[in-house]
Amino acid sequence: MNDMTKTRTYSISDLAKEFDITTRTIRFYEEAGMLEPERNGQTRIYSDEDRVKLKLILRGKRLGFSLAESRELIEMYDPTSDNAKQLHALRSKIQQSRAALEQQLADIQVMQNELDAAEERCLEALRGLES
Amino acid sequence: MNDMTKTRTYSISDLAKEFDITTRTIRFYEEAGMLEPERNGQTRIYSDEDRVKLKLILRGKRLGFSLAESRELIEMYDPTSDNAKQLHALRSKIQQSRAALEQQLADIQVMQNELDAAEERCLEALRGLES
DNA sequence: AGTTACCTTTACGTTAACGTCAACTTGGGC
DNA sequence: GCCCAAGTTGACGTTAACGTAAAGGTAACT
Repeated sequence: MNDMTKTRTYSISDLAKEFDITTRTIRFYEEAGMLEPERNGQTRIYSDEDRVKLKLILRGKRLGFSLAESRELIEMYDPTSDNAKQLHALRSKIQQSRAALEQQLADIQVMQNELDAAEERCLEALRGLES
Repeated sequence: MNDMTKTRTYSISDLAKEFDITTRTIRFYEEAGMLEPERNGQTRIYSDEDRVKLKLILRGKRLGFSLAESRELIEMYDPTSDNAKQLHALRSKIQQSRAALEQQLADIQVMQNELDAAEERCLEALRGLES
């Protein structure tokens, strides 16, 4: 395992294009303390790790999480903690997240069923039209 | 099937308590055109149908939908349309919603895996602590 | 008649999550 | 040496989704 750990870098617009967001958004996430890219002079240089964090944030967004919630998810990502109390707190957060996801899963399944029913009614109405 | 269609009614605070939201929120949804309760003088009287709509809105919220999106979901709920073009448009919206839900499902599954991994690392760190 | 408990409308305030300038700097191509 | 594209830091604007406070109506106790 010699250091092949894919140490690419990205410019801010690289990431903006890849994820179809604006550079302003990326800087905003940094202001919010969710990213800390390196700098080359003034210019921000993003690592693969930064990119993964961005991905996490955006996935969180798709699921309706706030940035604060996504930040917690990111913190779960690497338990840098050396303190048992914090690690236990982390576990309980993980449990909470799991529960929230279960709720979402249930909601989605109900919605899918309702969409099925809605389409059925829709088709029914269409059949009623061709007099 | 004599009219046993559960025609209960609710006050605004009934619903607020049941769903743990404020009355302001419910009135706001009305302003947004998503609810149109009956009135007894000034006072709003909510039907079971209104209650169902509220449920839809709140489920949408849990899934991160905007009110505009939830309103569309509500409209899918009863195809009052008598126009084929609109019915086809409705179907395509239903398809879109389905696709969005599929995306969410995928996101959730990825997240669940990541939570599993995060907990594993957490437990690992804890094991490392008991010297 | 007075108080309590809900209900109402009107209207301004707030927070999150960016959008949108404006005014720079900086490295590369002609 | 000039220009252009891409980067930067402020700083103010905007939208959604409510919160909150003011001022008042109404029905039911006591």
